[in-house]
Amino acid sequence: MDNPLARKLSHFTRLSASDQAALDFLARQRVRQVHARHDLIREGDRPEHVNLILSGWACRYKTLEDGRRQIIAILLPGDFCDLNIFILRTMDHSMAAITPVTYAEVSREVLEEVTLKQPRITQALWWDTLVTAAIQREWSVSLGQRTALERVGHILCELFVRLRMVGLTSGNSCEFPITQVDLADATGLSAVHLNRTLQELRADELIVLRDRLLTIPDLPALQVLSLFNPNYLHLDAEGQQYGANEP
Amino acid sequence: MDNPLARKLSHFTRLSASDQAALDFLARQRVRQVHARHDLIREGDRPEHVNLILSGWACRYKTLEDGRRQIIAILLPGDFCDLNIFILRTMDHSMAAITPVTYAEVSREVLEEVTLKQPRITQALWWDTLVTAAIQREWSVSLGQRTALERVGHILCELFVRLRMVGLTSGNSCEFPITQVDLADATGLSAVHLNRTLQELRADELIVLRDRLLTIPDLPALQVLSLFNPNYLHLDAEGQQYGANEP
DNA sequence: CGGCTGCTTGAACTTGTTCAACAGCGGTGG
DNA sequence: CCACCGCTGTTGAACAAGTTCAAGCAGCCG
Repeated sequence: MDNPLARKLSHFTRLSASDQAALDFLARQRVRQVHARHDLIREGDRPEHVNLILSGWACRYKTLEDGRRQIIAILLPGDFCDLNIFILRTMDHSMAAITPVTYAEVSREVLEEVTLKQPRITQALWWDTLVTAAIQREWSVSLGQRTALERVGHILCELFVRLRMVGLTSGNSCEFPITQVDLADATGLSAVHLNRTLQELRADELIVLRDRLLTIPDLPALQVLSLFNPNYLHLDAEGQQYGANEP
Repeated sequence: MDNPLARKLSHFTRLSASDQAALDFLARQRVRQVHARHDLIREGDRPEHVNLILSGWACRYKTLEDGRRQIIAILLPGDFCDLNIFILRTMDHSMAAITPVTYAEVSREVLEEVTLKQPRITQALWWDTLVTAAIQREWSVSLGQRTALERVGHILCELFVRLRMVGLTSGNSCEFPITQVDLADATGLSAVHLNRTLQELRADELIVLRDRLLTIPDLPALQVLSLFNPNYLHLDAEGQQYGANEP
């Protein structure tokens, strides 16, 4: 299974063969590529499709008039942008590729067709939507209450766990292709302080981060330091009751 | 029209008489009351209903182990908690009443019945869900990038505009029944600093806030100071194309 | 009256920012 | 091939924003 969406949703529900096929069908919609640091869509644009990230990292962000930028969310392979986005006339934020990104452009019609035929997928996409909202809330907690050290530790924990969900970790390591400037904009810190905070985590041997490779030798320890409680990711197969009966 | 939900949704789409009746039906579901500062639901609980705020202010919040608390969202009359909440096994955050609150407990079945029969309402509820997500994102921008002064100004603008949508302002004033401690927890500031920031806004004659009554003499000026751009509230009747044809 | 909650003030302190400079690296073009 | 540029990460030092601690005041309710 190389479909990150299917991989992610299977943490919620058991997917039947036809569910799998439908998700593969979604991932085979018009596939597009975008270079690193290019926008997928800009604030003010009218959204036309639902994008599904197939590979690479992207982000949502907003900029203030004077140039301050906040990264609002990080999108990993298997992540969808808002499913019912066409209801809104214009985008209220922008999206950009952090690394080179491939994504599938799913039309409203195709999405409706799939969700009509596969109620389990509809359920699972709802779950995904709710988890996305929960992540957004947790970021508010980080930005509002956590110290720099906790904040950085927290986002590392979150990204690691989310990458593990889609099979993009090996052991306690994962690719980590985001620059310090972007991480700073995501955590609401200055680049200088983010740099020093990473060094503190390194000095405490909680992380190894070099050449775009992150290793977390002792994830539980990092979780404790960061006050990271993964419950908001709702990982514990909560939707098994909706699962397929077929093997 | 005293149904705040109907009032809010009519900013998105034109509602037919039967849509109106359906929304009134929702607001007449089991109506409950809760005292100020009591929880509606706690982190870890299993959500059983969709709650619709009829009067009073409530909030979502999370607390860290050491007592730090972040208010994640403020719910005003007409606000729904997540529509598909039953998909998740447990709450990942708590909700509490800020003032005395009355709310309607809508069962999953009733909600499904209404949305099946009234597709325009389904559309409008989707719009509402997307706006709620946009508000959450904007809070991330505030918490991550805005200064204390901008942050406080911004939340005052937002709450004023949202209250106006549901008819709870008169002229440039509105009831504003939240304590400074709660506002501090919502903006990620200490209560002391929030207090001083409010005083700064008062000294600049951008707000009058006394006895739970807020007046914003010059809203555009406060918006400029706060870098408040209301586009994320998607107020401009974006869903007129879905509107009722009946008068 | 007493106790509680919410608001206010002063002063010391801490955390994180800003500014400025530099090193390493990869790519590009002369 | 080398010089140069731009991007990323790193460092030091001065500075600013916001926090903490501690105290006091006003209004309200029993």
